[in-house]
Amino acid sequence: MNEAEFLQQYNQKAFDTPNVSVDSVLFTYHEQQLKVLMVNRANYPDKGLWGLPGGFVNLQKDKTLEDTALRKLAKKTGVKPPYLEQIYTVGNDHRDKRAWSITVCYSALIAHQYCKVQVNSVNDAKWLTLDEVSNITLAFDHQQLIDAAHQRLKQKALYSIVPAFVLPEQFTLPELQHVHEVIIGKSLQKKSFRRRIEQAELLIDTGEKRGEGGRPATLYKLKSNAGQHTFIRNLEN
Amino acid sequence: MNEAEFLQQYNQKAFDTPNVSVDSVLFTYHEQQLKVLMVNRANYPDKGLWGLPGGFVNLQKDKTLEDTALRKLAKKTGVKPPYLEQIYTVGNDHRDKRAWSITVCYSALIAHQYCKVQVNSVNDAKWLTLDEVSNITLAFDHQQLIDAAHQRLKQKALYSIVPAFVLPEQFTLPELQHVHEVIIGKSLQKKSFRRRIEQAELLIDTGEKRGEGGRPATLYKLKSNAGQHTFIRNLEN
DNA sequence: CCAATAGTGTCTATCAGACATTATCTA
DNA sequence: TAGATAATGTCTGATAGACACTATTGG
Repeated sequence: MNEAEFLQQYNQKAFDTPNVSVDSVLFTYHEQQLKVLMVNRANYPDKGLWGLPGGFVNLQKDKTLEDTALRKLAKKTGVKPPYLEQIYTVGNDHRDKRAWSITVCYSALIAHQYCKVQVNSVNDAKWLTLDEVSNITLAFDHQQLIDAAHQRLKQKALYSIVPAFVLPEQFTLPELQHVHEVIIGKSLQKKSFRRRIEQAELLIDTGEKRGEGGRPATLYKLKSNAGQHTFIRNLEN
Repeated sequence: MNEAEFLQQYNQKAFDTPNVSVDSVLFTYHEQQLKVLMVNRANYPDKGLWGLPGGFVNLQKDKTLEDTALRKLAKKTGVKPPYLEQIYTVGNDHRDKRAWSITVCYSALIAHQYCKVQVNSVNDAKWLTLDEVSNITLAFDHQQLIDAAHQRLKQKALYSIVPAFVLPEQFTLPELQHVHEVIIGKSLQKKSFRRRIEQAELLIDTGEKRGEGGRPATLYKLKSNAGQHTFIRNLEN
């Protein structure tokens, strides 16, 4: 038997396979706080509980796992987030009552403005702060997935400017610093924060300014590769 | 319908699901080089090509994805590696000719001594250097998985002593430094390397020494939590 | 003694933390 | 001018890089 013959007689359903879903932790920054998009489950199991936006891989619609993540996010928000990163995959025989189940967990970042309308028009989806999330019971092991995504984002805030993706395209340095502070959970030295970003040349000065009360702050946007940059030395943690 | 009724009538095979496999990049250190355990594929597809040890999740035998990884590794090496870490998950419609396929990729580390016998007794498995691996055609996308695992290990070598798990329980500092150098691909300052390990108090001095030619080196073993420690500042890269 | 390998001393360079100071806006 | 917020100057401290030096073994 050669490979062609083998493939022809191969029956995909010869073995039991786990259920495969993709769940995403979509973060944004609003009202000085980090928030996560949560969805109220319409179906069993865990019907009525809040959980992450996600669902099963659709072999017809999705070419890749990222497609699944983006398709499910687009269904709830109407947009494609500018940052998407795989966190990790959990798979075991007890996380889902129905079957041996796997979920591939992604983390995504988006500016609140860019999907505000769509989320507000759907009453089964809403933004919750991490504190609110940890005070309610979530579906499946979604609390752990959120914690892991938050931990990863925290690390990134210490050695990259990935958190900038929760802001709109143009933002100020004080805004960005505050985002980092909220994610890390402690305040940072203004000078340290600015110095490293300036040295790494990660931002483009748009020339515009934005002021509210005091001296107007310079508006910047990210250089195209800014998300990839990692500092060799972390901020204190 | 309540949840109990829902679960009773739920048919797992109502939807097509992807195939799910787990593949592991098992690294070791031998003859001054980093090596990866490769397996010659006995079956189609890609029969006869070298690939990573791994296979499909078995819903009866495995309670978790890690169980699958360890079961497949034990089958080839007879042992359980002291370090196992998930790298990432690839899933798409073209990586496996048979079907929409997912693989969860793990990286594992083990001392060469601890599984030498078992590997040598199986003629379909052998240790290859990373250079050898990149000069042959591998099954599926296994070359990419190996590259990703190597990249991750490289990062860990810059900010942790995780690479110590490719050495036996007792090892010397010159040995450990060389392992790091091989993984990173460049030489390191002896003083820098030793200073940070001493300050972090990650090792236990066994009191024993081992010599070959010159002054004997002190034998150390890892403190139990040494694998978790991360330095706040990276070695140069 | 020499050769070889292990391990230390010490200077410099870099960069984060701390915090005072200056700059630029509105009312 | 005062108040607010943005941005900079500059000192200190921690730690990695460089490299010369000392220590301990065998022959």
